[in-house]
Amino acid sequence: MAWARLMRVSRQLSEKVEDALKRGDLPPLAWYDALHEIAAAGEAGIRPFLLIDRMLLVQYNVSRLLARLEGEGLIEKLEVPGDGRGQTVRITEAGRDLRRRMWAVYGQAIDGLVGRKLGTADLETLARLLGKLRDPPVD
Amino acid sequence: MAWARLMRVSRQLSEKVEDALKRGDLPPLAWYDALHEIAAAGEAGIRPFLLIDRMLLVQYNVSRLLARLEGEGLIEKLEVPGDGRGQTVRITEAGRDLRRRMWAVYGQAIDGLVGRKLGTADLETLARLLGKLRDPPVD
DNA sequence: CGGCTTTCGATGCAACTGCATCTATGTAGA
DNA sequence: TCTACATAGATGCAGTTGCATCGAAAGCCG
Repeated sequence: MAWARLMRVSRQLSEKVEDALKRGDLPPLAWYDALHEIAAAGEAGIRPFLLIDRMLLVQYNVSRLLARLEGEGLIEKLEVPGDGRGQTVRITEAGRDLRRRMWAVYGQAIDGLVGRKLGTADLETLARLLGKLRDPPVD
Repeated sequence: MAWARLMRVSRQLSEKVEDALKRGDLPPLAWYDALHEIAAAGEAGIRPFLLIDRMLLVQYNVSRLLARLEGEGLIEKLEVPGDGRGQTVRITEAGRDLRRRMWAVYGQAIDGLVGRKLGTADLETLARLLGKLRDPPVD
């Protein structure tokens, strides 16, 4: 029961968020996640292989997502001084701007879909229970 | 917090289930869901458009999924007496067999990923909270 | 140094998805 | 009946993902 509901609800909710973004002529949620992580790394930027774990994506999807973001001028790729293989990706001003515009839609969608449906205590309980299902678990 | 965790945990878990199925040389989870719904309809079969809502898929994905299942001999398509547009899909013996073999892996994965991580009370609470997020909500 | 293995990231190809549209049948209203 | 619209399902095309593999740069070890 809990399993089935978890699968259905999560799909239903992320679909609604994607729809909201589409209605606002904005790119998919994955772009937001990436811009969020990259923005959090600041001016120093972040190594793509670190994004693999943080975004729960496989290597080739990160590679391609970053290629698209770069193509749109949302991030820039920089050489890494000590390592000729790697690169560092850093958010651009256009990237920060898009992230802000996406958050305006995304944040509001989350609020409507979750924040207004559960009280503070329920939200905390839900987060705690889900934490136990995480790998590694968080208590 | 709850939102982010819901997104991450659900993706992480369904990925693990898909991995388990792959390791067993079994098709993706969506095939199980479809076979499950179709099997539940029994000998009478079920109309594809009913699967759209039940599986949270869009029309063309149902159409193609059913085409694949039929191609593998897991279901059969029957004409509908009173309606020349539509069809009825019914599970075959091969379909029932595959569903059983998938469940052996799937069910065990669910148990390991969820059943053994939360007690009965927690599972019930989780299901209840998720129910409130559903559309339409279930209390 | 010289070969062997590992790590970082990109990519060719096949399968799958999203989007729009199509065909065919059914329904309703003038 | 004839026309307009609605519903069931399929499909062409472009974009995306999965899978395997590649190339290039490090790291390791005799």
